[in-house]
Amino acid sequence: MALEHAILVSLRERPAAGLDLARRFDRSIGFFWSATHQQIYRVLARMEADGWVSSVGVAQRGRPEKKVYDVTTAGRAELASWLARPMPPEKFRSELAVRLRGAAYGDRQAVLDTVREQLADHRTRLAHYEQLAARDFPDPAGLTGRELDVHLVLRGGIRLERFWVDWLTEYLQAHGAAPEPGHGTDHDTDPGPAAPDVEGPDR
Amino acid sequence: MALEHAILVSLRERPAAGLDLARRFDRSIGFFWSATHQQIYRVLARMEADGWVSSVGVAQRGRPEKKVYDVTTAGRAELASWLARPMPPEKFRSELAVRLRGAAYGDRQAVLDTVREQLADHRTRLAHYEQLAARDFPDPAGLTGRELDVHLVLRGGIRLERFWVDWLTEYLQAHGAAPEPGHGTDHDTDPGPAAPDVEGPDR
DNA sequence: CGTATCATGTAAGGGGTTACATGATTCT
DNA sequence: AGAATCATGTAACCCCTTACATGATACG
Repeated sequence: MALEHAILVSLRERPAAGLDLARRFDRSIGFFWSATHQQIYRVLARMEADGWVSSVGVAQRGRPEKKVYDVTTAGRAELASWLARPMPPEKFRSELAVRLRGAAYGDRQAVLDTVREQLADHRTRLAHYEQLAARDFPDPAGLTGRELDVHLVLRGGIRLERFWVDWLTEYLQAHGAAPEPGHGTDHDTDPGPAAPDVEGPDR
Repeated sequence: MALEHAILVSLRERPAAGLDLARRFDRSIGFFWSATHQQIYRVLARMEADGWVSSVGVAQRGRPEKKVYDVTTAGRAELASWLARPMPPEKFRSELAVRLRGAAYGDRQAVLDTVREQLADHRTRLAHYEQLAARDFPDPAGLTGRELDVHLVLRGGIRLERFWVDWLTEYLQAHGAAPEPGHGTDHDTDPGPAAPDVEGPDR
């Protein structure tokens, strides 16, 4: 139910085409929401049918034309109405937590390896987010309005990654395991998922 | 994909009928996974068809017979296999974060009210979880095996609630808003969602 | 005797993921 | 010429939520 509204927020920040939005959902907004381009196209079509957004074809040199969407008056009203609507408590789900709980019913070492992988991933993201915060918001004290909102959501991303790092570290310690993989376990150290970015151009 | 395995974990801890499982998913396991009874019944039927679980009807005095499920050998193998399978990084979603990001496009006071409500909810849960930890695990240092796993997942629940409390408190402060609702805003102070519990009987 | 609880389900619909399709342009 | 990227989409499938259905027993 919230993808439409996430798109409305993103389009109010700046009009965009479907793929632009998909890229944004791998960046700033992507801390707390994700969406693939297929899903975005479908929802965008429905939103246009409902009159929440309108599109114009924009020619590009050397690339196919793209349909740039913008929020209509009706779309703005819908967004404002949604923002004022009360919200039920959120349910969080974590497959990793289920694995931690059930580790005794399988190979515990394998579970510990998974934890180490996830921990490394969260550490990478935490470092990246903190770097972004230092770069884009060197002086957070004076922020207001939209900028303040963007910064505070980034703060949430940092806090969430810290939660993971702290918890998984505690888990490994309690089980007497090192946070780094032992000898010769040849993990391929890929750089992890595409580093999310805050703001900046769509491409 | 993980509900089946969450059920397997729960059934390995203790055999149970569909409704028993639904109650457990509002308690211990429910920190990081949730499921309604309708969903559980359907998945349970599929799992029995796949030979992962088997059921026996158990008569009860004064109540309808219930089908108690237990994990088969094939189910145990599947659970062990799943626990050893590598896991992609998890995606977290938060509708509240989208609202925070978009607050400038609606009534900011309404968004702040929503934040205060959610904050109160998370504070309640945090207090409850901490109470459970103190009651059920007064001396965590000596725990091992299954007990240790249960305690560590509870620790994760506590850490997650702390994340929310800290973040939302920071949000309100940055916007110069008090963490408690202002004068006369008559929120009905309901006790919040059914307090999750750790371990204990199914009913 | 009406209401609530226990217990098991069915049906409909929305949301999301994965795989595939298409046509054009730039890069090697 | 072949591969990669840009841009938009379709189709199938699975997961999940919400509402409804049924029959029995306990409670006031």
